[in-house]
Amino acid sequence: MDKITQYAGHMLRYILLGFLNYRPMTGYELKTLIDHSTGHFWHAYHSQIYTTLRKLEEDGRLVSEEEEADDNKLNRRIYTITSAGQAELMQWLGEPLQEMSRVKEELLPRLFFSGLRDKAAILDELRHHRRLHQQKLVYYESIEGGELLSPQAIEANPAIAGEIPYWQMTLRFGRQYARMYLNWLDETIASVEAL
Amino acid sequence: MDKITQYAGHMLRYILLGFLNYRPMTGYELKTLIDHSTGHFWHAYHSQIYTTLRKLEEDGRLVSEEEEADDNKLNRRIYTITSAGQAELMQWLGEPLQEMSRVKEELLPRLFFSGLRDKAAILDELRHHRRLHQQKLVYYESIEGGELLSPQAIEANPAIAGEIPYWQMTLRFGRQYARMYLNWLDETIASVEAL
DNA sequence: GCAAACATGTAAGAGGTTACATGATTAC
DNA sequence: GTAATCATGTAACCTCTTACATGTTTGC
Repeated sequence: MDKITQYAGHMLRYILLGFLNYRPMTGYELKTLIDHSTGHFWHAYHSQIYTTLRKLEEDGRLVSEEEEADDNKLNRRIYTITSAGQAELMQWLGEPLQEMSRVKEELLPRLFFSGLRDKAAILDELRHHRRLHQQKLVYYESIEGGELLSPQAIEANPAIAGEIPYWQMTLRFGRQYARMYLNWLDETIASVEAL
Repeated sequence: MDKITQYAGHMLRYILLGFLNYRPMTGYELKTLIDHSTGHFWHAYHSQIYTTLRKLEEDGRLVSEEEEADDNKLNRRIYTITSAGQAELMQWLGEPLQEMSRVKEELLPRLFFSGLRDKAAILDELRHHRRLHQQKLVYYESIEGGELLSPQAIEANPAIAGEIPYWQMTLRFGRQYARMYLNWLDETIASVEAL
């Protein structure tokens, strides 16, 4: 079994393995699922997903692929995790993450160099981002965290039920991040107004 | 004047222009300054800084460079922002950022797929990250936000004094992010223990 | 003398972003 | 019919990360 190699991260590969470990899926389904879950803290484009699935298949046989050749013309490729893929996923989960991720927030370097700017323009920008984060918070508050897979899918694979609390913990991160950001924006808007 | 082109971001270019707008500096000084300020929310390697400075000089003459050829053998290159560079910086600051940045946090996809893991191992990892964020918070709380440039540098260029409140707002973001993260980790550790 | 900090680069490879490209199926 | 959604891919280009590479100056 080929190890996935040493380059830092390979996060997308493990996310794909993680979802395929729930059930076989197409790249499109994976994209949709990611967009509604892990994508909030690790985004991926469809162009990455399709190429990474091929890599998982070709260099390591961590997934297997089956073209749905029935009677239709829609060439859906259904990917299934292999036992090598499951072993790889478990190994990754077993090796603790040593370092914290770096924050990368475009608004902050802009604010950092804002001494030269028109205060009204800064405030407009901050208020615009306040609306964006408010929307995101409303979205996070509108979901419960367990609706990712259908009740049937969960019933069919009882192991998934044990995953739901962990999905909810990551959702709580999203909510708390949005609240912190809103809070910071409110304070920051007040600070700029007071300058 | 060449526009910096359309590719999303170019953040490092503007960060370099922003600092060079305070005073002329070498790449090494820029690296040190970034590491203690904007690097907390937009990191850059020295390999990027040196190559990006060259690009700023070569395709747009946004900075000018002068090799310190005095009597020493240390070839320090001192970069100075040009008026084209200042115009570019101001144009960037004038165009509001429309979209929010995406969160990218490695710990979260790991937690998301942690239903399969040993609870003790999850808790070890969470507690390790609690320590990391605690350290970061202590660091953020140990600085005031105004010590970035020397008092002489600030006195020599009074415009810089107006920047300090903005530096402090970004520092407050760092503190609030670290506090939010710690808080979330405490709740999450308790949740995992209770499962 | 030696270690830490100062100082600057190049190259290879991996990952991220945008654009181009195509076609099928479903719901209205 | 037609728009939205389903479905999959490639290419170009840019940024990020790691490793390699070299030499000077300062403080002890």
